[in-house]
This record gives sequence, C-alpha cells and structure tokens, in this order.
Amino acid sequence: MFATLPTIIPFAEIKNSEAIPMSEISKEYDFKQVEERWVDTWDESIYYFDWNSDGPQYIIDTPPPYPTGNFHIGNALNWCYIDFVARYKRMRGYNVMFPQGWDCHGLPTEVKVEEIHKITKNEVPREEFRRLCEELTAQNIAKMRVTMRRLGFSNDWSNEYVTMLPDYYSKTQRSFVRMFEKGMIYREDHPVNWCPRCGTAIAFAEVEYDSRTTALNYLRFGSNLGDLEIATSRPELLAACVAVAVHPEDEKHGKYIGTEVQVPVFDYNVPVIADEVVDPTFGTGVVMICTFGDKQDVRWWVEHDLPLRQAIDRAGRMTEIAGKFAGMTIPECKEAIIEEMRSLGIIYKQESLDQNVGLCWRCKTAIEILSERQWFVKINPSEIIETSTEIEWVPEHMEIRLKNWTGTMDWDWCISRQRIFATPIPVWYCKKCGEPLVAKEDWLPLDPNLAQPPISCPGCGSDEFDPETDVLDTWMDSSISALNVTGWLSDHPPRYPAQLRPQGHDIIRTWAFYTILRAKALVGVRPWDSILVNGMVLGEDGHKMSKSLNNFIAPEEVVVKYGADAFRQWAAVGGSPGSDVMFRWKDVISGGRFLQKLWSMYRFSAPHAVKSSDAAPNQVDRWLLFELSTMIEAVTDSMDRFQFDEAFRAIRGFAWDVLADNYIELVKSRLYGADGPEKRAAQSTIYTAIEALTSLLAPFTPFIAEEIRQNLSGESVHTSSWPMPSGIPAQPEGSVIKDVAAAVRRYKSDRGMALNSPLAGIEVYSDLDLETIDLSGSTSSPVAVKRGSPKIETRAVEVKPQMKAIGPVFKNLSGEIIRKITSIDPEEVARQLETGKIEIEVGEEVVELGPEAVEIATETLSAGKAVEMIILAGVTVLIRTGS
RNA sequence: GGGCCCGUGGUCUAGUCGGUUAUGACAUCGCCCUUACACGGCGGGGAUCACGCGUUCGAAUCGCGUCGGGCCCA
Repeated sequence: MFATLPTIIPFAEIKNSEAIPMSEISKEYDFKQVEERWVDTWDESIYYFDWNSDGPQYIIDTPPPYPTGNFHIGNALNWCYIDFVARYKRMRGYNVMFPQGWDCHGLPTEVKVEEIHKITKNEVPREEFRRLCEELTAQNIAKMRVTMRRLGFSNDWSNEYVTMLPDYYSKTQRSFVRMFEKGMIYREDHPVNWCPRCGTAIAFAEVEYDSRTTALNYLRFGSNLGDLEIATSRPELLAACVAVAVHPEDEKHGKYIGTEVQVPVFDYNVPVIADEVVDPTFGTGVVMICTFGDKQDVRWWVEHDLPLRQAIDRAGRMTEIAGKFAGMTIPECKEAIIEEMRSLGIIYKQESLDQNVGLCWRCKTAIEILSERQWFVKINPSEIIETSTEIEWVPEHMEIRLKNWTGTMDWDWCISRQRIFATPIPVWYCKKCGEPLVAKEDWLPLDPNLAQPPISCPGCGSDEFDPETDVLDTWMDSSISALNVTGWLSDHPPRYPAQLRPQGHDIIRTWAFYTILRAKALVGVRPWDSILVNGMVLGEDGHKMSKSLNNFIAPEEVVVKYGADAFRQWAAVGGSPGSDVMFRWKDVISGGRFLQKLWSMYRFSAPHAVKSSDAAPNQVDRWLLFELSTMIEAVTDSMDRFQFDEAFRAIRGFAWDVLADNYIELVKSRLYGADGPEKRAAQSTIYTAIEALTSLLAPFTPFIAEEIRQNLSGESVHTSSWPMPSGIPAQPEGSVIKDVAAAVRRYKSDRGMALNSPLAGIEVYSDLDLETIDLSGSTSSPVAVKRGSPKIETRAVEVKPQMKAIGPVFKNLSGEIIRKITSIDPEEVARQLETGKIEIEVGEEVVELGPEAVEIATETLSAGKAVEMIILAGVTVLIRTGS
C-alpha cells in the first residue's frame, strides 16, 4: 500500500506571523555589511571579567604583543585560538578574562623614533626621547586595536595594560626590588653578550646564530721548546690572549704543558694549560684562550682562574692593550693584524672555516662577549623544570623545548640594558662611597635620573647620588604579565595562577621561561595551569611568513576580501594547534563559501524555524536530533582539548552534510505542507538545530552566528550558553530513511532525471517500521514499506572476510582462514551462512565461523521487469520506474 | 654536531595506543538551474600512506635504519 503524497501548499499562501519571510532576506550573504554593523553595535562589556564573582575563573595570560602598529597574521592566528577558547569558556559559564596588554619597551621603537624625527637618542634629553617613544607607541596601539576589533576578538578591554605606563612599570620595579631583597638579583662584573652596534648587553635569548665563513689562521707562538703552532679564527683578539690550551693526552704538544709561551706581536708570556675539552684534531690541536672569544673561553677563564684582558670596548673598538691597533674597529684590527703577522712570517697558513656566529637578534651584528658590571637574575634550572611539569603543555612535546633550553645557559640572566625607552632600574649610587642604594617599594614608581632618594646613604650618610642610567630588559616587564592579569599588586585579591598561556613556539625559551621563573620567584606558584602553543604562519610558498621573503599577507587584506569570519575559519582548520600553519587563500575562500551556505540555510529556515512544544518529533526528526546531540558531544570534547580544527570540521560537517543536504531535503514537503503536528515537529527540529548551530559557531564565526541568532530569536548568541547534548538515543529508522532517500536521489541523478520527477513507486523492504511521509515527500513518489525481502533472485559473488572479527578469535590461523574462505564458491558460503554458521577446513581441522566473520556481496539477477533494486545496510529498495 | 616535529591523491591535510573499501578541502572530469544556496547538488577519476628491514594472522599506524623537509639549540 502506497502512502499518499502530502498536499503541497503554494509558498505564497503560507503565512507565519512569527517567522521572517524568505524574500526579505538577501540571497547573497553580505559579510561586510553584517560584520561592520556588529563591530559598531556590540556591547563589549559582556566580555568583562568579574573581579567580584565567586564563579569558576578562566584567566588567559594573553602574551602582550610589541606595538609595531601592524597586527600581523601570526598574532592573528594566536588571537583566533585565544578567542575560540575565551568565547567557548564564557559560554560554558566561566568567568573569563581575555585581557590585552602591550609590551612597549624596546629598541625597535627607539630606532623608529630616531628615524621619524631624524635625531639620535643622545641629541635630545632622556625624558624628551622617552616621550617621543611613548607617543609613537600610543599611535601604534590605537592602530592595532582597530584590527583586533575588526577580527571579532572578544578582548576584555577593561583589563588592558600598557607596560610603558607607571601603573604597570611600577609593578616591574617592585618585582625588581622584591627579588633584590630576596637575594635573587645581584650586580657584578661578569661576561655578558654584548652588541657593539646597539651598545648594550643582551641576554642569551636575544642571541641568534647564523653560519658564516671565516679564515682559520695558523700562527706561531714563541717558546723555549720551539715554536708552538696554534690555529685561531680570531687573531684580532691576540692582545686578549691569557693562555694557550692543549689536550692533556696530546703527545705532540704535551711537553709544553706547564710552560709559558710568548704571544706574538704583543710579546708577553701566557701559560700553557691542559684541558680535555680541546679537540686535538681541530687546527693544530692547540687553542688560544682569549677574554673573550666565545663562551668556551669564559668557561676556561673561570675554571683555570685566568686573568682578564679586555681588548674590545663597548663600542666595538680596540682598547689600549691592543697597542698600535687601539681605536680600530674589530674588522679593521683583524685585517691589520693579519697583514702585520703575514709580513713578519708569524702566520704561515690560512684556510677557510665554516662557523656559526652569534648575532644580535635585533640588528644582526656579530655579538662580542665583554666583561661588564651588570645586573643579573639568578637562574635555578631545576626549579623551572619542576614547575613546568605542573603545567599542561598542548601539544605535550613542546615542554621538551623548554627543558632543553633550560639546561644550556652558562650564566645567569643579564637584565640591565644600556638604552632609554625601558623601565628604569630604581637604583642610585652614593657619590662618596660608591655603594648602591636600591629603592624601597613604597617609593615606586620612579626614575632615578629624575628623582633623588628620600634618605641619605645608609653607608656613609652622604646625600649626593648618581642615578643608575641602565634600564631593565623588556622581558622584565613582560614576564610578569601572568601575575599582572591575575591581580598581583592590585586592589583585587590575587587570583593566580592564570588558567591559560597561549603563545608561539618561537618564544618558549624566552617568554615561557622567564614567566615561569618570575612567578616562582615572586609568588611561589606556577604562572598558569596550561600553555597552548601555536605554530608559525607560513606563506603560500611554504616558508615562514615575513616581509623580507615577500610572502607577507596582512590580516586586513583578507578581511576586506572575505571577511573576518572567513579568516577565522582558516585559523580554525588550517592546522591543529602547535603545528605550523600555511596561509592559503583557498582556505579563506572555502570559509567564505561556508558562510554563504549557512546564509542560504538560514534564508530557507527563517519562515520555517518555529519553536513549538506540542509536536512529537518523527523518526527523521529524531535522527537529526540524535546527530546533533552526538556532534555537540564531540565538539565539546574537541574544544576541551583545544583541537579547534577537529571541532570546526565536525560543526561544518553537521551543518552542511547532515542538516542541509539531508535533513532539510527530507522534511521540505512537511514544511510546505498543511499545518499540523508533523509540520510543527519539523519546524521545531529546524529551530533547535539552527539555534544550537549558531551557539556552536559563535566562538569561530562570531559575526554570522550573531546575525542569524539575533534574527532567529532576538537574543545575542554571545551571551547564550553552550548547547548541551540532548542525549536522545540512537534509533535506526531515521538513518535508514535518510539512506533510502539519498539512494533514490543518486538513482535519479545517475539516470539524468530531475530530482523532483516522480517515480511510479518505491518499495522499501525492511524489518523496521519506517515512516513514509518524508520519504515520499523527498522523492516525490509513493512509498510502501514491506517486511522481509523482495522476490528477486540474488547471487553471491564475493566473500569479504571481516578482519576485525576473525583476527582476535583465530590469531595466527586468520591468514589461512581468509585464504580458504575467499577461494571457495561465494554461493556455497552464502548457503552456509543462512544456517547461521560457516564451517571450513583449515589444514587438518574444521573451523566454525559465525555470521559476523564474513560479508557477502551480491548481484541482482534481473527478473526482466522494470524494477531496479538498491541494497543498503538493513534495507532493500525496489524502484518501479513505471515503464 | 645535538634535540624536537614532520613526510598520506596534482596541492594542502585528517587518521597514528594495529583491524573491512584511508578523511576532508582546493583543483580536475561528467551529469543536474530539484519551490535555501550553481559560492549549489549528485557522481567519477586520481594515494604502492617517503624508502628499506623487522615485529604481527594483519602495519599509514609499533620498532630499527636510510633519505628528505621544518623548527629550536650548539
């Protein structure tokens, strides 16, 4: 018996006072208009953290970017991740803080200011120069804020901080004072990495390495035992030579150990020492130790208690001890000294040598190691490594980078810098006795260059002081960001640790390292519960995106062309967090297409999506609700693991495949049909699905999610809750109906038939009680559901062994069983299968297989009638074509 | 030189505590303007899962090695 076709009511006659008619909704999604409108109208106070709330907190230690004026695509990727998390956690009921900070201090701004005003920093008063830097920084921050808003980030602007302002840098200064008082900060003469161009000390983290080719010079040192031949790549440091080293078991040079040799050109004696680190196969096997050619020299210097001979000054020029070379630059001296030694026959050989040299990461000048009186922070590697194990690293393996780095530092963190635009070190030196006077906490903030201490010198009572002109390393500012956002030294009770630190893997050795160090030193706890590490953004050529490689794309350019929601989809699906992500226009384009698809779905749904409570969902509705519930569960799980690609793919898959391509096609006839419980059930199901969909999309595509949700229900999606899975149980009927409808659609498509062309009849053979309303509606054909199997002859043509079932039971017999069962006649296997078991001989024994062990592929034997058969899992469909 | 990550259709990618026919996007080909969407729908072609050896009944997945790439460091 065929079910009757539902009556079709013309669209124009459908009146629904609650819903928006489709015709009023534009066919094309206008992302520009929608996004710009929401940027202008959103009330950002809904993103504010509530300091007074007792609810569960979720504080994000946003890494404060350097205000260059351009919010680049790498920032944008990281901020997308942060925003996904922040919006998700808010919807889960957390009291979320997504603060925005600005890490202002630093050399690039000083350089830029010098460029803009055509001055050098020494030409204007210190205070004036600082003011110009602040002015430029403020302009740059303003520019970057615009981009961030346009990208839809839900920053908490009530918790913005700017490290160059007294509010913040007083905390930096207080952290300095506290750590000094705890004995964690000290000042002493110590080798430091020095950039001669910038004229400042720099930390290991600021040293970059590059391979260069240089000359290895072979020269002779005079000795009573006969000239000693040594090889060096740094002859310009000859005047700084304090010893010569050989390997203790070096047979050729062993006799020199303990004697003295004469340094050529400068004619003074240095000892020959034995040290196992010397590579006897490199050069001549003899190495000259200078203060300081490299880090190894520093180690030897300490170990063997050698004297200090400083041949290079702060400006990178040769000092007095270099004699007639004094005043030359390093390259000038190198050239002159080689020339001199050549003419004297001291250099007897030169060969080229590939080596890696340390460079200043800002200006790429080769760094020198100088002994300078500087401020240092003590590093306790084991404490940092221990603390990092308390932190959840995502992805896990990134923690190894921190551990590796932590073990490689040869000396403490040098925190003084010889610059202007930075946090002043709150210290004076007594003019009379020279003792340093470190400010007390309640004097702060201050600049010792502008203020005098309120007390006399505790040592000698003098009232005359010189200010400390050095300033603090910028990492001293930024490494307390985690403490700052959790309310340290604020009016609020502190809430550390923060829950999340999102950052790139390129700054693990700096930011993550220093922040852990400082949190432990200052408050004794880890700075964060979790750290989420994002990859670098690669250009479409596969290389790290940078202006110099000319593969650079600005986020603004993408937003203008495809919108923020499309851009954010690239961030979500471009790669899983931690891996590098290539920027690809086609990902953005496909994101834009999805927006259009969503818009079309909404445009269709608008007149039909109506909440109602009195209509029980039918089988197809329940199938959709089950798929929705399952998807919500999966997405929630993915979000909890920060797997945004997984989460977004699941949402998009549901929206596109399940809801649009299948469910909506199935229920159209009900929606266009006469009012009644069946229609209302479909309307209500669509409403539920779209409502949930907009919530799930809200963290990813906040603009279109808001637009649709506001139109649908008049409420903001961004104050709504994350959907909960309904937990509706799985029932096979709806899924089978969907499969049959899809099969019929394919059938028509294969034959070039219009998809709405009616068939004479469809018979569905199944043991399930299938409802026919949506099947007949979506196929435009009468449908009958029958029990059992159709009277059609079939023949087994292939036996497909099921490895999953056979393997675990028969173990190493499996191979033989598979070979056997696929070699016998499939018809025979099929006959046996009807008895419920299959017996086959394997070698000597007879093995019994259950029905789960095989699947039989069959072929229909045509009965010569106008009947087509489609066999699906659990159902057989017969189509009467009517011819 | 060391550490970490990676190598899957033309391109990019999912899957990686072993188990039917390896996911998706973009590209490509064919058919279809079906009362939301042609920025759409249906279908097709296209991958010896870098290579070799091993463990196993069974390997993209586990182990070892080789080659190639990236990142961090020396």
